[in-house]
Amino acid sequence: MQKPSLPKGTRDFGPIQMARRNYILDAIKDTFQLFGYQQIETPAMENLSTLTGKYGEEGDQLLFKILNSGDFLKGVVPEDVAKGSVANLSKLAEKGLRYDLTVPFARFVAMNRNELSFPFKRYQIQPVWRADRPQKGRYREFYQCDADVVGTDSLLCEAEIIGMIRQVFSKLGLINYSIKINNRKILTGITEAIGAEGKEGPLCVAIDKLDKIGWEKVQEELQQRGFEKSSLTRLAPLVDLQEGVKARISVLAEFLKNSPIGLQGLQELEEVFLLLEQMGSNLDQVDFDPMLARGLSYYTGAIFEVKAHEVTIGSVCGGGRYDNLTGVFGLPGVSGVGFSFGVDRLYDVLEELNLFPRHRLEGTQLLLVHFDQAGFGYALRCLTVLREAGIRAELYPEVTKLKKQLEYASKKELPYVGICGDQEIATDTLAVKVLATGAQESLTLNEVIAKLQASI
RNA sequence: GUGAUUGUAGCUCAGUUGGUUAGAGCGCUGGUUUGUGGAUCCAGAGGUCGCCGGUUCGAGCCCGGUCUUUCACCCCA
Repeated sequence: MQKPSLPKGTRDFGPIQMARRNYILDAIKDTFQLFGYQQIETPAMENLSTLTGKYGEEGDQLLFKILNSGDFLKGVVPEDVAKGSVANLSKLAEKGLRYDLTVPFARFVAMNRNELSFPFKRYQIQPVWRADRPQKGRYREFYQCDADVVGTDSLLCEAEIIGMIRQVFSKLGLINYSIKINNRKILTGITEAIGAEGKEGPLCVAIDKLDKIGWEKVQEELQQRGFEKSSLTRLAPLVDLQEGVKARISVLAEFLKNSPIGLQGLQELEEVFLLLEQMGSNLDQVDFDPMLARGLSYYTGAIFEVKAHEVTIGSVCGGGRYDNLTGVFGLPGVSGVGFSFGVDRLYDVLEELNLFPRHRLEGTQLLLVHFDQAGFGYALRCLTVLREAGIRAELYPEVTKLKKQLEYASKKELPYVGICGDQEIATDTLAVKVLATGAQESLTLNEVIAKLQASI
């Protein structure tokens, strides 16, 4: 006998977990649809050429590759072996599992450019796979819920993304979180203003640790990463920014006054806030963080990230605008902006904060129980009638002690049990018992149906 | 990818300097109750101590490897 096990970083989802996952997914789906997004799906596997080179060097290493079928060593000659596995990859594997939903979407748009009408708003909820080292909140297989718009530069999309995030979180009862927003152009502007052009990456990695290790240590780290002393001095005004979007914008306006690109980014950001204001949005959880950096490999405009407070888990949502993602697939000049919820992390957050409602929405409403063959036969007839009336009913499938049948109902937390004994057969009724209270009454089938339909 | 960490019954965990037959609580099964679940009480089942190898008269405990879990870095949902 072999011991059953799962691949590293993967999980099963049992009935309770699925109910909860669907609760999250429904909130997200409803919101996407409300904002006019249409659903698509793409294959789990893509050609490796579609995936490689899109996520930076690190990303390429995290791709799961699929060994060619048949004789996968066919094209490899002995001399190739010495060159190592990376050099031979193209001969061994031509497909890979998708790493995110954005790149497959870009491929989809490029391939279907003539059928789609732009701007095209799509959402997509599917698993993705990354050969990362698993941790809490980090899995090798996990679901992303993406919504993207391609084919328009309008900043309304950015504003609506914030609207959707707020709506989903509010549906899930999650209050204590912050939506951080920034613009890639502002980051570029900042590096220009401090004389460290092109070093956005290391700058943000170090600054991000400000809360943890303090300004002194961050300066040390920045120096190690090759920043000049003069750059650090010029950076100082951004370290201790006061709260409030408007205040921060005016500080940045001064800071970036000699950087046209930085000012453009700032202006885009202001417009997003202006649109939100016109939509009458509440901006309580929205924060402008000029040091927020994500996915530097392809974002070119707005950048978003959402973190839940009181929980030590990475971001639950992220996204941004990319000017030319479909360019590599031969469709230049199409701008896109999108974002993604991480259901698996949202699940962990809701669980840790105890925010899942106690619901058993899709469960059986009534279990028919019996004492003997005669009761079983009577229950069969009742079962059909109840189901035809739309009552979610089941029949205990074995003739056994009543105790066992009631325990079954109790464990499944079913609300009602219908007892089918000789008395019930004689009077053409069911003894309907409410499991929670133990109360019991004799009802005809029609009365049962009316009662259960009313209780929905 | 780098450095740590975890693994004993279905679950949560004890297990002394290496020493006879590896324990508890919860859960599970049966009974107490032949037309009534949850509570009480009684009884029972269930473990190749993650796996492989080594040291030893003797390994759950020590050593090496491997898988898994979790954490920091990196990156990210």
